[in-house]
Amino acid sequence: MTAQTWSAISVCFGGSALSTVRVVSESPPETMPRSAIAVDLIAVILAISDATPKILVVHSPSGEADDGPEGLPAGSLDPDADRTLDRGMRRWVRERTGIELGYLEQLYTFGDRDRARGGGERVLSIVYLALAREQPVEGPGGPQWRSCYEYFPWEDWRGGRPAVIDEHIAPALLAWAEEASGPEEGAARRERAELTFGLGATPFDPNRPLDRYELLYEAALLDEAAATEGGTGAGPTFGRPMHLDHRRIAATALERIRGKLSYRPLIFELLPETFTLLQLQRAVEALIGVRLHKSNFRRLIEQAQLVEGTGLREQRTGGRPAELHRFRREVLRERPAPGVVLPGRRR
Amino acid sequence: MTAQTWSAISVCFGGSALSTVRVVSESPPETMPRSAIAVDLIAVILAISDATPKILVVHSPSGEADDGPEGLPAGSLDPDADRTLDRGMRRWVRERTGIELGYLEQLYTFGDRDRARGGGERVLSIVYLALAREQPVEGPGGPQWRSCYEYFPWEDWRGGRPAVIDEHIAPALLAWAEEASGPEEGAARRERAELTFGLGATPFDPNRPLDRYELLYEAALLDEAAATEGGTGAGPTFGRPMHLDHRRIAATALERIRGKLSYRPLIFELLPETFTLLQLQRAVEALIGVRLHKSNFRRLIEQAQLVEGTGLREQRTGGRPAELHRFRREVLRERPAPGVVLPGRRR
DNA sequence: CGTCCTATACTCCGTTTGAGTACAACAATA
DNA sequence: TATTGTTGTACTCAAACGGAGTATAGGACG
Repeated sequence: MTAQTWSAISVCFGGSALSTVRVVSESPPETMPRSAIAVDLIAVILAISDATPKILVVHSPSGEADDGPEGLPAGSLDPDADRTLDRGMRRWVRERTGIELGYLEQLYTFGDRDRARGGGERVLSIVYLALAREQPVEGPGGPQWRSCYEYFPWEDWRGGRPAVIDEHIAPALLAWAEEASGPEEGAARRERAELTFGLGATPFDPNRPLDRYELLYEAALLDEAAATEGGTGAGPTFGRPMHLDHRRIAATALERIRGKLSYRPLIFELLPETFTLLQLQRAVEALIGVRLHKSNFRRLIEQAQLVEGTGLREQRTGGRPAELHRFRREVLRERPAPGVVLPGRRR
Repeated sequence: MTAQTWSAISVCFGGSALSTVRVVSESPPETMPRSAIAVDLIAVILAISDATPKILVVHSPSGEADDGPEGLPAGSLDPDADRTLDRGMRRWVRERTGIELGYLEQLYTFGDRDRARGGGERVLSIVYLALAREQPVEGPGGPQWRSCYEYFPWEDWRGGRPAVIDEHIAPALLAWAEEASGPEEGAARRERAELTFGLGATPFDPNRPLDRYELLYEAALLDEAAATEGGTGAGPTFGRPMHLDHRRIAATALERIRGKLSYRPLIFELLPETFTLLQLQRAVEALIGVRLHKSNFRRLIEQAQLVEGTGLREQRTGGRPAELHRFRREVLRERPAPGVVLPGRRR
């Protein structure tokens, strides 16, 4: 136990109970802790290619969990290295995957006690949402791009209502409602299922992937939950699983990006420098998981003056060549909330 | 150095560099650290009374900073006590101030290196936004309710455009633009000032209090920044200061609540069980800092079926008695995004 | 040349929304 | 008791917005 560096943290302003936190930078411990806090960084990195939203995942680096599901890139926070968390994130992602991030925003800090399996310590994960243009990646753990909708097949409505909802999810949720302890709770469960998945007459709200994830989790219809959450582990599960609670984190990210798209020009962070209007539309559709009306979409883009034409045209296969456009950065200085809406749910 | 409890944190999944974090729960350290991470919780608690948005602040508990500005309630995170961060927050606020929180959501995690003055360690503050009905408070540090607009006088447009903007802030920002290193940067500064504060023809966007705070900070027009940020410390400063970066945190909270009001029925968390429509309107106006058109506001509320009448009427002084209404919780099950809009900025 | 495909332009109409006016009901006060 | 002030309630109206559809233009390809 040599060369440890540590310090007392006079616990900020207003704290009633003082406690101290110390950080050391070397070897393993002797005893399991009663209380400990670990901090790490997690990145949800999104890109678009082939009109599909992709998410960057890595394989578990440790041999023991090699056959476990992949997860999001995560790493430790170096308190000395970077002035801001943002910078630390960018640097770390660059070193870890070779990706130079474009847009970056903090998503959430996860800190539930049981989110890290087995560990006695409390793990705080500061999660960032990043947007990048798809590019080759390399680094430890074999990072790769994977379609978001492999993890959330029920979120992709571009081809109409996904069959998995009515054929599998809805029945499974109804079965879950039947298992409720009383008729009242059963009704509540049924109603919740109808609302979050848009069953019956209820409309489906693309902006709430997290609610849907959590409902499936509670109903033990996800691999991550099947063993723990009441389920026998024998029933059906949906979508591709991720390490620990990483899929929940990804659902949070999808919710955030879908919501923010309508009032921030984030979509251009995912597109190449120049693009056709149809490419733009396909990219938006990919993220929100819904088809849009072409004319109306173009009208919207034009009225908002989000893009400007470059005289150039795309030489396409099959069809009239489309003009290449680029993002008009000036809108950021003109309009307070320039975004790309999704078909507004009217009252 | 006895009875310390600690542990290695195998730094989560995917981490390339391992480091260990240990927590002990007793006395001060011997040496200053090279690296350390402290975690604390901060609460931004909002309420409404007298048609004014109030924020809960506490005086510095330590004698040395007794004449320093007040700040937000903050405390340490007990990794063992609560299963989720939310629960920990609720419990801690209850013990600290006697307030039973209603709505609670995570706001942001602040972790810039220089946000805690002087300290060598890195302080991570997990900040929550909470809504409560105004109630007496007591506890260590003398918690009290204070109007948000004492801290952000430029954000209250209910009585028309605040005089402080045109009379003081705008000139000070222009002076700041003059000080720029070159004519180009000067123009950029001027443009930014016009956009964030709605000078000239630019409209003022109530949804961006954080931008305004940060602009003032950079221009050294806030007490918190006057000494550090280039300023001589002699120029004018605006609004009431807070401890450390707590005012920035409050600005973040104001931005969040203003934005969210339009698509979540948060306003009812701040009102009593029953209320008149005018009270409801005044509460919304208080938060967004803008007067609303009465007829249109009522039409909106009715169409959205956000409230229902209780046959009762309020016995008021001066004026026709208004019917008391209550929030219709059912809307949560009917409509995806029930909120109370602010006068939408049209294209 | 005809066919297929995509880009682009324009129409149509019901709904929403910002703004305004008129009037009803009650309290306080002259 | 009448006046005045204050608040609640009910309409109206026009402009903008948004969803849906049709028509035409400009290429590639057989």
